[in-house]
Amino acid sequence: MTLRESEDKRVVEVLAHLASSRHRITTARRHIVTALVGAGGHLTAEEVAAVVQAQDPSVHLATVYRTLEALERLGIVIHIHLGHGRAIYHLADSSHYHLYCQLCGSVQEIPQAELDNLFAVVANSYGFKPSLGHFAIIGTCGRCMERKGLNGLSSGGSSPESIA
Amino acid sequence: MTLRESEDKRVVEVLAHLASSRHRITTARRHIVTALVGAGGHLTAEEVAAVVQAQDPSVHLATVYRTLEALERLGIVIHIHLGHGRAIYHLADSSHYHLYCQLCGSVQEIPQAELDNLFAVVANSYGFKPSLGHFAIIGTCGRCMERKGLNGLSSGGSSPESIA
DNA sequence: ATGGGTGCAAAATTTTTGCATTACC
DNA sequence: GGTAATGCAAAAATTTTGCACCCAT
Repeated sequence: MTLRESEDKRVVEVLAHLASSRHRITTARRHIVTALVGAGGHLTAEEVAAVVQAQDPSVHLATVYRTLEALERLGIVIHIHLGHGRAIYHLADSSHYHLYCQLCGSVQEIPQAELDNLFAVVANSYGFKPSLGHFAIIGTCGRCMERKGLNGLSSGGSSPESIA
Repeated sequence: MTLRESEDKRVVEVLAHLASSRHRITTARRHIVTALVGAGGHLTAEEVAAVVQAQDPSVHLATVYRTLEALERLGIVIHIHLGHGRAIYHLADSSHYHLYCQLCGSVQEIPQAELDNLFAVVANSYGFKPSLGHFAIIGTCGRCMERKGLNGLSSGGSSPESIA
C-alpha cells in the first residue's frame, strides 16, 4: 500500500467514524480531515484552514474550528496549547509527545514508548490519567542551545537573562 | 522562622534580584511579588491582579502582565499554558510539574524528582532541554475519573464521547 | 423535509502596545 | 533630572457564537 493509499484509507475511516456518530459528511469536513491526515504532524487551526482553502476557498475558519471541535469530542483529534495562545491540532492515533522549543517555536516528536514509565509513575502515584498525545514538553531544542552557546545537558532551571 | 517571615524574606530576595538587574522597585511590583509568593501555587494573570487590587486598586492588569513578563525574563517566574488561552504563573523556584485536569480544571503538583529520569531520556536522546517547571501534563484527575465511572489506570488514549 | 452544518460578522477572551504622566533611582 | 514604569485605552490575536441559509440524510 502506498503512503497515499494509506492516507486515503485513514480519511475514509475518520469520515466513517463521523458518520456513525450521526454527523454529516460535508465537503468542508472532507477537506479538513484530508488536511489533518495529509499533514501527518501538527497544524494550527489557521494552518488547517490554509490547506483546506487551497482546495476550496469558501471554507471558513469558523467551520475549521467547529469541525476540529467535533473531531475532538469524538476522540479523533487532539489539540495542545503551546506558546502564546495558539493551539496545534493532530490526529489522536499518532501516539507521540511534543518537544516544543520556546525559543524557535519548533516542535519535535518523541515516541510514546519513551515515556511509558512516566505514565506509570503519574498514574500509580497520583491517580491521574494523562491524555495520550495531549502533552507538550516545553524547553529549548538542541539547535537553539548551540546557537545560544549553552551546554544544555544540565537539568538546571530556566536561563535567566538578567543582563541580556 | 515562621511561614510569614520566610515569605517576607523571599519577597525581599526577589525584589533585590529585580533591583540588581536595573529594574525599579515600585509599589505595584511589591504587591505583585507578594501575591506570587503568598499564593505559593498557581495564579492566572487576572488572579494576580485581583489579589494585588485588593491591596491597591489602582494597579492595572497591564502592569501585572508587564511585571510578570519582566520577572519571567529574569528567570524568577514561569508561566505555562493550560486549557483555553489563559496561562498560569508561578515562582520558578518551586520545582514541580503540573497535572492539569482537562475536565475540572484542577491543577495538582508533582515533585520534580519524580520525573527526573524523564528528563534524562529527553535530554540524552533528543538534545532537548526541558524547562524545569515549565511543563504541564494534561489529562484527567482521579476525582473526575470516578465521577465519570472510568477505571483510569489503562494507559489508553482519549475518551471518545461518540454517543454523548 | 428536517435539522445539522456553513458562512458571515460580530462578540468574547486573553494578551500586547502606544502614549502621556508618574515616580523611582 | 532622567528614564523606567504605570494607567488607560485601544489594538492584536485567537477562539466562540448568533443567525439566516443551505444541503446531507
